[in-house]
Amino acid sequence: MSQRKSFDSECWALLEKIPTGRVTTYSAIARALNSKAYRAVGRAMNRNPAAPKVPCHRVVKSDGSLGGYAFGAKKKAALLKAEGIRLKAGKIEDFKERLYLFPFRPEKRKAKAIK
DNA sequence: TATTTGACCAAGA
DNA sequence: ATCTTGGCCAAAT
Repeated sequence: MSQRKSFDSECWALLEKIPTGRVTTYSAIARALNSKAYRAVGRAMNRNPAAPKVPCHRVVKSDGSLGGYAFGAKKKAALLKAEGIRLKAGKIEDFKERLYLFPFRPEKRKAKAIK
C-alpha cells in the first residue's frame, strides 16, 4: 500500500505547497520525497498533468537559473515575474531567499524533532 | 527485458 | 565566468 501513487504524482502534489512568490528546486522536491531523483522530477514536470493548475513554473534549477518549461522558458520567466520574482541575467535575484524548501521528514521518527 | 531519454546536479579543467 | 564529464533516478520505447 505504500507508494501506490507514482513518483510523478508525488512531485505534482508537492508543487501545490509552494507559496506564491517563492520558488523551489528540482533537487528540493527529490529530497522531500527522500530520493535523489532530481532528473525524474524534471521529467515529471514536463509530463505535467495540468500546467496552469500546478505551479510547475515555480520550480527552478539549483544554480538559480530558471531551467526549462514545457510552454517555453520565456513563458516561465513571465509567470515568475508576475509572482514578484525578479530576474537578473536570466537568473533569480536573491535566489536563496526566494527559495522554498519542503519540510524534511525522515522516515524513522526516532526523534520527535518535527511534528 | 534492455536501452534511451530528460524542464538536473556537482565537481573538475 | 563557461564547458565537459560522470552520476543519478524514474518512465517511455
